[in-house]
Amino acid sequence: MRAPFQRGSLTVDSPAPHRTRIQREKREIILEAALDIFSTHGFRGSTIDQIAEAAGMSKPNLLYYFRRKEEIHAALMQRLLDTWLAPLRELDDVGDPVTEIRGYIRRKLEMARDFPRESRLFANEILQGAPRIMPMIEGELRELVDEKAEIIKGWMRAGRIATTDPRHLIFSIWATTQHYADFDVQVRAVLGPDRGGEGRFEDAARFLEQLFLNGLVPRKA
Amino acid sequence: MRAPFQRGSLTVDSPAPHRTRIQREKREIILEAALDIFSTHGFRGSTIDQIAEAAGMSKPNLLYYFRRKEEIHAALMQRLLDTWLAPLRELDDVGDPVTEIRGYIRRKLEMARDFPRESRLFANEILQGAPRIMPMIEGELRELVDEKAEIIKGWMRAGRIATTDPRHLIFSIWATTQHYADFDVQVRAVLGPDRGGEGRFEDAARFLEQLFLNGLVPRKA
DNA sequence: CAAATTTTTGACCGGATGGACAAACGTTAG
DNA sequence: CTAACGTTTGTCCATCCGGTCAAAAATTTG
Repeated sequence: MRAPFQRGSLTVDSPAPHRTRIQREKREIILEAALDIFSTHGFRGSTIDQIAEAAGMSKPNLLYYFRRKEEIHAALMQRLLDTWLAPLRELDDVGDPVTEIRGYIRRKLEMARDFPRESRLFANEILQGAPRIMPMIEGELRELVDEKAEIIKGWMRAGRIATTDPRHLIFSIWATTQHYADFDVQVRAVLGPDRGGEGRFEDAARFLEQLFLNGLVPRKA
Repeated sequence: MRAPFQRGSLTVDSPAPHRTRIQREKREIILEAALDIFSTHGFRGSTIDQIAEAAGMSKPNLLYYFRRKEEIHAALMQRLLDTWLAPLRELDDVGDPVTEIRGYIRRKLEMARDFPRESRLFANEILQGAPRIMPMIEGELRELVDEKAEIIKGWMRAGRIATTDPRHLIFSIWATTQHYADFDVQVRAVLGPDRGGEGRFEDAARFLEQLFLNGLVPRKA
């Protein structure tokens, strides 16, 4: 029987499809393999055959679990965005603003370190004009940023951090942290074998804290 | 006669090939079209047919000027890197460090504004592991960064700017400025129609200057 | 002008790729 | 055990894509 359980899309929730144990396991294996492939070759640069091989199954078998290439990608993106926005969701207006922002930077940098494939998958998608996830960018993402920008603005009005553009602040945190995942080869090549080892994330963390809190102009004691 | 003039590679200089006027013009048109296509679809996601159509010629005609797809891409990358590194090359240790760094940020941001396709082309290449330009990253780019990192270190030792990691400083400037080209769709979507207009680059410039010079913790007057 | 050379094009090729399908194989519930 | 259902595979197909080729058209040169 042809598997009739794939009805989901990125924007519409479908009733929970009935899935056997094998289906759940195999879909997981496929998504894991697809993350590897898509994140390094992009959508068009990846082939179903590659993903199937990485998942240890035949192409028709893979196509039994996901009927089209785009369905794999969509499933990946859907799952990705929750993980991706989690660090920003945690940004809270109870507690010290500086601690909150420092914590957000740290969490984002940890994500770049621990989930570089996810970061690159996302970057690939945006770079090419976000053809498959535009609705989520304009919806969920934008609303979350609006909400958090308000919190940051509150801190600025209260004089607890310097007054500046909260949205561009968020962009700069995204940019600097994701850089260590997306441009990893370049970072490692430039740092060289000695500086570019595993310690580079701690160096980055120290640098970014200094940058975001105090900038480059020395403070007078 | 088959055009025998493409012998160049990314790492080896070949003797200046003889080119007719038509060859120079058409190659220019092709590279312009290819920049459009490659920068939005990536290397594998772009087809020779697409580029040929964008350049207003037939596929075999295009292949008369560039014998393979990779040759177009290589020509583009070769030209790109000079432009790309120019702003950093200008960073000089005569003059005020703060002015120099501010100038570098401004120049990089202007490049993101005026040459977004070049930025995306570069990002695409690095994202996928820099398969075609690794030698340049490990060579020319790394050496330039080493050289400029020394200059910055000198400023730090002299107490003229805060002491921190000069290479990560360069990364953060790259990341924050290129973000406005590479993630442009996201930036515009998040800022919305009002904030996301042409003024967004001035807003970004103001924000980045504040960030890099003073950070977020308010200075005591 | 005519010969030589450069440019352009239509037709074609082989391999890769996304996807369909039916038949074979496994598993499980009655 | 066996019927029903879920899973896997080999084979096949149409399309796309990078690239070739020979010949026509245009341009340059003597």
